[in-house]
Amino acid sequence: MGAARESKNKLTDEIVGRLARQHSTAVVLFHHAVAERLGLGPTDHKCLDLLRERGALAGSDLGAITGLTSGAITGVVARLERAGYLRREPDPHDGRKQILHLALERSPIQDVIDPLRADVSALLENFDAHQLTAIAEFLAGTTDLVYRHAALLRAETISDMGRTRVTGRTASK
Amino acid sequence: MGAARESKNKLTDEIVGRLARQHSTAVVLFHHAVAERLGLGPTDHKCLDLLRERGALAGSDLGAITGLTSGAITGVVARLERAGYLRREPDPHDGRKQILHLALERSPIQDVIDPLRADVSALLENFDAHQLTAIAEFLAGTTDLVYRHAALLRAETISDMGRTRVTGRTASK
DNA sequence: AGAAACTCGCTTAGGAAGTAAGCTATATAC
DNA sequence: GTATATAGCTTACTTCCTAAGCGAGTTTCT
Repeated sequence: MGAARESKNKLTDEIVGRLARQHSTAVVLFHHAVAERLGLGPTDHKCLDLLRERGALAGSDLGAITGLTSGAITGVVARLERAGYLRREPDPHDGRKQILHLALERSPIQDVIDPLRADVSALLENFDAHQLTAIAEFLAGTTDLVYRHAALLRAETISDMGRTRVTGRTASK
Repeated sequence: MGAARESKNKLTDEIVGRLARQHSTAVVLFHHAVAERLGLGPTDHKCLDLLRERGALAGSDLGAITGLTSGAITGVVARLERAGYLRREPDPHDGRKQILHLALERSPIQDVIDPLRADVSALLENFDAHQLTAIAEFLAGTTDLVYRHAALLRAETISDMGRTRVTGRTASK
């Protein structure tokens, strides 16, 4: 266990301890700015992103992933539909469900984030294939982990609320 | 310009086109779940993150970075102070300003995100030093870019609002 | 088949938190 | 020394989320 391993540990600590966190803060900020630019709330934008990622979902699925209540989902879908971002279709196999589809091939979001994409592409020029593979695997791996931990956290929060008998956001009220 | 360059381009496209975006969506989701767990709103959590990152800021700085109005900042600071996350001190050089300091060395946020940190650390075990360097540089570089583009976007949005003479969020209303 | 229990999406009432506008106090420029 | 600009607070209003409850459709159990 020599200098190489030590250097690795130092890099790892730097990544998880500072870089990843600063990155997250920036991403959240950007996400909000994009939503504002499009005339959407952050929640609407988040749901639209999920829909684009996962293909077609039912409203209940969207609620399960985001942690939103069914009432909130109704509002999100109504706003996004009215603004032309998505359309609803009844599920042929289940009369209660509404399947949500993206209405636009090329979303207006693309135009908003393209300048950033271009800059990131330029940044990636500096790396070799071996490194790019690492970046791709890092992103895919952390995305998965982050999703799982978010779901876990929400589950804990909900069960805590049951234990402490509070409604709403704050425990002391 | 042979197979190596082609492979690089393919990887780059995959990263900026899909992986980075999925990663962002997951991060936003997680950020919200953490806030909920702590009994904070996403905005409060975001401001707390910024404060931890940048050291000590004035309320006006926080507003400039996040795009929030001064009224909203007043609310954020009041909630975070009441919950014990920060304290305010008058600026000795400017009687109007309030400098915001973190009140806690080890924030409760740490406990909430530590399990994720541990999993990410384990993931990083699979990479060599050369790759870890790339990941670190990628994170640092994109963080910077994302911040700059967020500020740019907000500037555009504000000037657009001036041009089209609308107040509030939606243009058609 | 029929009854009970569950799930989906919508509606309503209420609350949390944002914006916009106006105020006071301090700071700076002319 | 007066005028202008800035920091942060307050107020009125708006938006959007939660909680609770509904009707319609589906699944399960006997």
